[in-house]
Amino acid sequence: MPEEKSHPPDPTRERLLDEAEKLFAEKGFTAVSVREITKAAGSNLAAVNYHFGSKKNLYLAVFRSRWMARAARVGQPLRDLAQQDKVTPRQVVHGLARAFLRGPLTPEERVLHTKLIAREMENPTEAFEVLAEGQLKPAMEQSVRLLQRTLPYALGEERLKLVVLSIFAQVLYFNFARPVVSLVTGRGYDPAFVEELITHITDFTLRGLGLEETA
Amino acid sequence: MPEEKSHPPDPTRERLLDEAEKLFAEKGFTAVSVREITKAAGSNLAAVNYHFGSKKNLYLAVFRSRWMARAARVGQPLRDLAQQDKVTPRQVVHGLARAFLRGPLTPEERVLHTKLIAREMENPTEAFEVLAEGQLKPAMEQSVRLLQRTLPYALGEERLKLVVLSIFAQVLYFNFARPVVSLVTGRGYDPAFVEELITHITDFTLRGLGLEETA
DNA sequence: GTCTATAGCAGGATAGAC
DNA sequence: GTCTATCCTGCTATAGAC
Repeated sequence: MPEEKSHPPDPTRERLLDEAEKLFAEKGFTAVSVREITKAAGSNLAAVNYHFGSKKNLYLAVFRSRWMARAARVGQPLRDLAQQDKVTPRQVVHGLARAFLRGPLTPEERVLHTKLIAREMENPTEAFEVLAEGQLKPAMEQSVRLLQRTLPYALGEERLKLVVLSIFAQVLYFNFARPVVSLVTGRGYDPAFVEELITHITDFTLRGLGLEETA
Repeated sequence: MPEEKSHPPDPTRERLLDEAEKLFAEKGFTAVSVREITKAAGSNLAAVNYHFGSKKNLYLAVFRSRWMARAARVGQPLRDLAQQDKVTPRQVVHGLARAFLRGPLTPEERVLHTKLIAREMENPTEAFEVLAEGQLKPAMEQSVRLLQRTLPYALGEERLKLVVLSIFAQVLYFNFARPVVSLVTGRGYDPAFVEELITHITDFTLRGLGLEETA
């Protein structure tokens, strides 16, 4: 392996990361072979071991350099919101829903991103720590603090955490369980439907917080 | 393979199904080997191919004979509720949350059951059809009808479906993303915490339906 | 850095004795 | 129905030429 950290942009290395991320997201770690990855990246079979040392290391590198960067983009709208003075709970919840369902990512990126998280949440590997410390915990804390600040009444830390988890649950589900959602609703994930989903999650959650009246 | 359907209870066959289900749930289809399964079942390597024809068929058999039976048990409380005359929305939502988080299954069964669904929702295989037609769609329809009937105001079919999906999303998430939930809340899944989760989902959802006041 | 070739092993599946 | 032995394919990883 050439270097341990802060790699100069080697095009082969980058393509490997790109293709590996897609494939790992789609099929999971074990279901993807190094042959498949190198073929997709148009590089040689030996390239993975040369650049990353092992298949497992490549997987971790995907999280460290690709996934984390994307997570930062997803979190940006929320950080912007945190900077503002007057923020309503609706803005927070809507911002969260929108960031994950329509936000800064392309549709393909979003599916990929969510599947990678979902897999790690279900069966944590070493990548889970990267994900948890680098993104999950900060995002959770920021969301809780932001909500706490904007709510017109006090709500315990514990309760707020559960609320934020319920928001994440929905956002994640509506992203990764698309086959089910489409089957049940008969709708595809076109822009109009996604907008309806964001509205639904926002309204549902706000009322869940006791903040808006019956539909 | 001996027969196509309605097998007499062959103990080896049963043990294979049991162990296969555990392993598939824990690691996913590709990550489990036939050798691993037969070893866990205390049977011979050739047993899987003899009894099921292939690894893939064994996976499908797990869904058809094990998973479906369990799903029926999970759905029982809801069906009982549907039989009653006077049902409140709280009963419905609480029933749903409880059925999945504390219900008829043992804790081990519940985790196993949820992981199998989650994997199929994320990456549908042939088993998805079994799951969707046999359980998911009926459960969804029943939930929607039951809620529709008990709600003190009319809510469109479309909106109700989204609400039920939001309930499923939470129930599923709090089951399969245990590592995350525990990390964030600092709580393990002891009976007290599970009870809190059920209460949270119920209250959150009822307010999401605009039915109860601020906490 | 990239390639070919291959080591070395684990995988699913099957044949055939019992 | 169960077992052993084995086939063959595909896997990760590495050695070594270029």
